[in-house]
Amino acid sequence: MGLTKTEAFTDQQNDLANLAKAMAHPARIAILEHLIKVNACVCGDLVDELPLAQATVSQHLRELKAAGLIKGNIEGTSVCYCIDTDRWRTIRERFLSLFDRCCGPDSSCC
Amino acid sequence: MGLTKTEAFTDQQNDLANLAKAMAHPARIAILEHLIKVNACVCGDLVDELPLAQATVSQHLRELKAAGLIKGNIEGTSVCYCIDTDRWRTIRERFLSLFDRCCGPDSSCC
DNA sequence: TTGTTTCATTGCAATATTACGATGAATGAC
DNA sequence: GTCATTCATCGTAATATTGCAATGAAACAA
Repeated sequence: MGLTKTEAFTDQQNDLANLAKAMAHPARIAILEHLIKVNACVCGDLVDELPLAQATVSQHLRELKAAGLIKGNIEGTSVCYCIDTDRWRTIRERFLSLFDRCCGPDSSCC
Repeated sequence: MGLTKTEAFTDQQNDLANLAKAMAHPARIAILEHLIKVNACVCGDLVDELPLAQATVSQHLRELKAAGLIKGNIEGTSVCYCIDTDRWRTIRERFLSLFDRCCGPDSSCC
């Protein structure tokens, strides 16, 4: 079906899954890494950084923006993107709250 | 096309994207949370915990296993699943190494 | 005005994912 | 041996994702 039964899960489960989905593509990881590296707004050269067509990059940027990982603001004729630092910290905590709930040195599975 | 250009990105970018993809579904988040909660091997009752058919749950378990997040070992007539604790810590670090590369209190984007 | 640049959006084709019924393989009970 | 239980796999239908060419929309230069 290709249709996720989102209504059958909690909001928190769906939220974390959506955040993971936003990061579930190497191009989007590459975009995030580039934005982090330059540590500033990036206007325009993202298409040059990636081995993808302009339309495809724009689509990935829209998904990252929809997930709240990045912000974009118009600057004259170009658009500048950067990490949404406030949300970034929140998202980091969302992932950590799952990772840290498990597997201390004493956990004895299987 | 639906075909990701994996060859155009680094192994590390593809690896992290694949880990994120494994977590990019609320059912798989729910499975991980349940395995964490009981902190032990779970044999059989996973299907009862989820609002999905047995075949669907099995498919999700296979993806989590392929990504290395969980382990499964046969125990008589049933199969037991649990978090792969060693890999879990490694995966945690992979995510943190991205999250912690950005956005200290002084970062001044946009 | 016309042209240029920059990015978003549309439309499409190829592939991937999700879900489930049906079936299969393996184990244990009897 | 038969039968039930448990889980994996196959096949299939519905939907989602990925990628790109083509086209728009907005800002600026001349």
